[in-house]
Amino acid sequence: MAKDTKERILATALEMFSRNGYVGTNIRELTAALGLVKSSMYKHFESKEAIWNALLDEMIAYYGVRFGSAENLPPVPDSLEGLVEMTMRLVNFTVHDEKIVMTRKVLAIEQFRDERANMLASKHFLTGLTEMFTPVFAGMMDKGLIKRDDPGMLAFAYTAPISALIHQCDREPEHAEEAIARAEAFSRHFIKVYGMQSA
Amino acid sequence: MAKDTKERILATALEMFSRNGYVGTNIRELTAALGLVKSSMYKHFESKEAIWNALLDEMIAYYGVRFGSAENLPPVPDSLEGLVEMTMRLVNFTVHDEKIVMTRKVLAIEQFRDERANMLASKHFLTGLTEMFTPVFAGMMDKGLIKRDDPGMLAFAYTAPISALIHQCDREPEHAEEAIARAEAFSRHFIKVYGMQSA
DNA sequence: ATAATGTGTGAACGTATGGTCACTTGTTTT
DNA sequence: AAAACAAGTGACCATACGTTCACACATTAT
Repeated sequence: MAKDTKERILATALEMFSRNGYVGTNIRELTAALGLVKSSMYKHFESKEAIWNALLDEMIAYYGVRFGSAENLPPVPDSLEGLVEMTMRLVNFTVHDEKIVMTRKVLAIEQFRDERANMLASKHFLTGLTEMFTPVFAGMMDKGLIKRDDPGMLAFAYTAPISALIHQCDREPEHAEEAIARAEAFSRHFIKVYGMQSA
Repeated sequence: MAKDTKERILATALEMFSRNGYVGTNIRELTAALGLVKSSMYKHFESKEAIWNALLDEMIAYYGVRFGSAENLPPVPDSLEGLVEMTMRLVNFTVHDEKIVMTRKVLAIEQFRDERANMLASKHFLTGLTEMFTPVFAGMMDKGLIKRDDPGMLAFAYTAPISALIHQCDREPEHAEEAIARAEAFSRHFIKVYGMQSA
């Protein structure tokens, strides 16, 4: 077929790995889903593990772009309501973007078997969001929107519950809207507690 | 051997499933770890899946005892410091009890492949701790230790970050003490924010 | 035009896996 | 003592899996 077969293999692998894990996925099914025969895969990857490694390379690169680069640091909101809006935009995006959802699932499944998955899981599930919001809260303190405090601690207290609800969406997509509503309720609770009454 | 072979199979299965997942575990290895030969397993379980189901039954029963029964509801602390102490006791226990650690790992790995694992994962990772702490916070409000607010929301805001740090211990046991210290720091931050200044 | 390269195929391979079965041995029941 | 049962064994089976390879057929390079 076309030259994009390699990418299609990766896309299908991500999908299958996120459902059945690495060991639970076999190359017959994977290639059959692309209208190919299993031996064809070996024209694009030298082994099943090579697919896995390429997939992780992709995840790491993508994570670097989304969370690591300075351009993608979210702007500091001008109001407490702005924080809620920004948060909900981010939650809605991360919960509905299929590729990101599948990435989180794969990391959850493989985090104890693969070192790089373990590292990425820590970032996705804990440090990523926190580091993203630390400068946001620092900025909001400078603007007098939020009581002065340790911005890293605030970011952690804010993002960990949000992250837990994002996970819940991955687990029960049929109740995603409910979890998203809880995220918004939590965000509003948070600004009520930490926000300056003047804002 | 003895009559406890069935339980030893379950214990070893939990250990192997928590490392390599259900599909990644094979009966040869499992029985060999017990000094048996694979066919012996079938004297105790009718299939590999039967082990999995028995293990889940056990997990569900144990969860019911630990989180579901009224006797195990934690007492309402008499001081803010008491909340920190109670929390750290719970964190230390749940992080160092090998069986509970392995249970969480298995649930993380299998949550997208097995319905019951999915349900249990939701409880272990989200609702369990929250429901445990909701009456605690309600009681602390009654005692005038904490500002009156929605106890369920407070419990969620309190337990989600703690839960995230427990996960981090599962992922990187070599940095467990650091994560536990962060849990304590968060707990103190929390009582500073939500506690009555008089307490 | 020809060679080289990239992409896909089908058959075959060695191995690992879950599962079965007839058999042995030790313990319990009768 | 005999029968019944529980627990463990080794040989065997069918299947599924990752991988290899000789081959076919385009497209591209020379």
